[in-house]
Amino acid sequence: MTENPTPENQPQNDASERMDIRTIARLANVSIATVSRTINRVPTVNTKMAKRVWDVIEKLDFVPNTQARALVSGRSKLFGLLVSEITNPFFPELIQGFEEIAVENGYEILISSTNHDPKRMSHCIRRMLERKVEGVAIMTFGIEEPLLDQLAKRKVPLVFIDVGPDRPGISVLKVDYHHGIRQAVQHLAALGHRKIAFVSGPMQLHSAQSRLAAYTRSMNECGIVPDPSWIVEGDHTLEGGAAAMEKLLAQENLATAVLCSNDMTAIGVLHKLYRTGKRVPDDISVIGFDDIHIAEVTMPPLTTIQMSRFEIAKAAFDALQSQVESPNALIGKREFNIKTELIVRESTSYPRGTMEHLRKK
Amino acid sequence: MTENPTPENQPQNDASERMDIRTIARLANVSIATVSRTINRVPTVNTKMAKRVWDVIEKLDFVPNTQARALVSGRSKLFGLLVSEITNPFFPELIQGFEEIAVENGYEILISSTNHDPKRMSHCIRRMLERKVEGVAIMTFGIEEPLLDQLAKRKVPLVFIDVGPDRPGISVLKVDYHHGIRQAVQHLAALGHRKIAFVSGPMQLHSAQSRLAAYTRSMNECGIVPDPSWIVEGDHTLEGGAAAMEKLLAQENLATAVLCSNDMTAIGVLHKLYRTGKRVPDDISVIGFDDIHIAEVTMPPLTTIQMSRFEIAKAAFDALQSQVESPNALIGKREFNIKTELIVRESTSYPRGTMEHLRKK
DNA sequence: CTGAAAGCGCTAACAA
DNA sequence: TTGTTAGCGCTTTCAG
Repeated sequence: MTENPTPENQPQNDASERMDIRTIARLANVSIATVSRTINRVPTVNTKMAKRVWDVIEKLDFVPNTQARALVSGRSKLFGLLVSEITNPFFPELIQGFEEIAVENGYEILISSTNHDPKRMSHCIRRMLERKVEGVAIMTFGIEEPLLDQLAKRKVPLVFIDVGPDRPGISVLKVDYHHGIRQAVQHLAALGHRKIAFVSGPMQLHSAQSRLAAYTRSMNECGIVPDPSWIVEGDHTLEGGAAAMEKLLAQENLATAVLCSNDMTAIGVLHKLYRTGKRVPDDISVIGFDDIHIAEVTMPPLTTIQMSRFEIAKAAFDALQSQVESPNALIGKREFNIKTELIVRESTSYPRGTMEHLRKK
Repeated sequence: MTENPTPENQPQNDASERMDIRTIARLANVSIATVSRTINRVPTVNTKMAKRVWDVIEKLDFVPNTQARALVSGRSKLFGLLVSEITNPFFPELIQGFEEIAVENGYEILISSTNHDPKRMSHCIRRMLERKVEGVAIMTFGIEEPLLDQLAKRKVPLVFIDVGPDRPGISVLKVDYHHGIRQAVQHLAALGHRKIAFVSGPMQLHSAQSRLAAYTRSMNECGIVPDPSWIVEGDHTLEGGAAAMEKLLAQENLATAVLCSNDMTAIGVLHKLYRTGKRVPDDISVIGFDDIHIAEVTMPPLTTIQMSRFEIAKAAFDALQSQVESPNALIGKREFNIKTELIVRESTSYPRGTMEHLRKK
């Protein structure tokens, strides 16, 4: 005999019943307003009633509907987070920090990876607007002005990394590229390098320009005028790094060290060098930028300039939060400075043919 | 004279006015229902009216409020995506694929990284429930049963990778670990290896057990009984891989090849080997699992077992979508099989002391 | 301190 | 085909 389980013999909790604040109110013998207050921990609620409410909520395993809450309160408790390349390990590390802080503060985040595609970026922003994000962190190191307007026009608080317009409601995290890059150049110069190449990021990115400028300035500070052939444009990817190194290798005036705009580039450079049979750091030194986790285990471990993801995530969140919570724009006008710092590992050494006596066998 | 810009001399678009469907309706001289229909592209709307509506929408740059839509329609158009470690490059690659497909299909995604912490996981699920996700993809390669119940009880469609209960509304992406792992073992065996070690993932993960089982089985197929000392537990991280290799190195019966449960582990293994002065693949061969992007540029480039992130993302999304769109549970009962495939690069070769004549200098 | 009632912005019957 | 109306689940005045 086929025994069809009928709706009747279901477990006690009748899940079929629609569950909302009203159900809770009825079962706890209070008004829906009281339930709402209880859930929102309004302090004036009578302890006894609150307990009654909580009991019912727990028993029914009730979960309030954020959408309804957001709709009536006007607070979505959502932040957008725009990154350029989620597959570049720098960003997941940043996302992790941002998410953690956001969640701690009762926010959810909508993540989008633009992959440098303006069309995608535009769609992302649109979707964020539809979801009524309360702010967005634009961690793309560069942005198309028109897209920004979409957000700014609606007075959505924004935080940029590195570059962004100076308007009320818009915060900018200023990265001190020069500090770390100068340390890197000086480290190299102290080792005896003069011919220091630079693999930049995509030059349409403001950050790429800033990093390049910091390099040039740092070189000058050491009394070196960089040969233009030492500067080659990469794109922040493994492949870009490898291609850049290939170009560098074809150069007449071969550099003895190469400073890279990010770690992925540096890893690409390392790989190309490996492919060409050059040894790092014996034949050539290389320095990265970011200090992503795997930089510790490249071969050799990468000397790099650290830029703290956590610090960035924290600053970005704080900027957004203060804009949102304080209607007063001035309070939000804090300065956010991100430091960079050289981490010396093993991809840098004396230039070939010098200091042989000092070199570790 | 200080000229304070008064509200009056603002641009034509009076942004101060609250903008909703009603505003559009008024300006387009139609009812709000028509506006709603127009936006939702209901085909019965008169073309003329539709145009009028669109014109106003465009002129005012109106963006509908998803929350309100979701509230009334009962469709949040949100999927949750739970990963275990966003900083493991495998996951960003998966997220990217999932996001892309989701967006194409009008869904947004809520991403959470659990970091293997059950408490975090519980919170994530709770938050997803509050946001009324229509489904969640649990890409953690293992899950605490109780948490799952929270979701299942509410009949939220779920898709698991690799392991999950066989219940209606729950799809499982079956990964064929054995195929790729057998290829790897056979590749090694063909090269002359007999002592093949295995660095597993965290053994509480089902996937770790499956991979280990596939290894054992594949070894047996080659007529090899694995020495228990060849099997050591890792944790899918760089550090875990390094630690595992260290243990392996201390073993009496030293393996000549090591198969790793994922690429991060393999990179850790590579690094430890490098630190101990062993050469890969001359002294020891290593194989990874996942084929993350950087596996191409390790030194040497990593032989690894590919598991397509895109394929997984696609299958996961499809599973969820079909559960959601078709009330009929049976239609959703498709089988999802994920293949794995060996990619031979340069981290594998003959065991030391054999085939010297064949070895590339 | 608690409850009743008025919406938040939108969709979906149902009428017209 | 278009408009009217009743809510979706919740917060928030405003009385009591």
